[in-house]
Amino acid sequence: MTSIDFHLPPPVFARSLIGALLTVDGVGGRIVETEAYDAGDPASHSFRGPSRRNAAMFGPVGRAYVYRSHGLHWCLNIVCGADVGGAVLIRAIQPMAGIEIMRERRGMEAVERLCSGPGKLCQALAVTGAHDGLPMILPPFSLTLAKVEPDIVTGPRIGISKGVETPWRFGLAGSAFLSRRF
DNA sequence: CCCGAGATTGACT
DNA sequence: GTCAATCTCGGGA
Repeated sequence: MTSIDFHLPPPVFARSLIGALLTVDGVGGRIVETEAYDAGDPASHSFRGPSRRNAAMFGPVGRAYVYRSHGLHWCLNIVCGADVGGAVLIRAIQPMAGIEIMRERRGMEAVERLCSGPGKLCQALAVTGAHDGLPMILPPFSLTLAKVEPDIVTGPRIGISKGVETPWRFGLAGSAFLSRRF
C-alpha cells in the first residue's frame, strides 16, 4: 500500500495524480488531466485569502475542495502542499467503473465525453458541495496512485485570465479522455 | 448596495 | 464562432 503525500507542492502533486484511480461510491476511473493552484498564484481561489467558499483550501491537506462554478457546475479539487492555499483541480477522468451509472447521470453520451471536464466529472461521479472538506482517503472517496508514472504532457491552464503563462496543466499523453487538446 | 467577473457547459448561429 | 444559465466574491458608489 503506497501512502499518498498530500504535502507535495501542488504542481508536483498534480503530476503525480495522472494515472491515479479515483472513485466516489465505486464510480470513477483513471485521472487523465489535472491543474495546480497555490496561494501565491493570482489564478487561485486562495490568492485573496480565506472566504466562505474556499475555506477547505485553508484546512488540512488531503481533503476535497468542491466549489460551484458559474452558479451551475461543481468542480473537485484536492487540497495539498507544504503551505496552506494549495490545491489540484481534477479536470478529466477516463471512466473505468460504473459507466452505466455515469450515463444515467449525464444522459446518453460517448464514453470519451462522460468525464472530459471538471464540471462533467462531478456530475458523472455525483460530487457536490456536500463533499467539500471531506478526506480523500476515506469513503465515499477512494484514491490510488498509479504504480508507474505514465507519459505526461504539460501546458497552460484552461479558462483563467491571470497566471495564464504558468504551465501547471498536466495530462496523460495521447489520452482520448481529455477536456481539450494540449 | 449594486455590478461585473469567474478554475464551465451545452445549445444555438 | 456566440451566449445564457445562476452563485460567490470583491471592488466601487
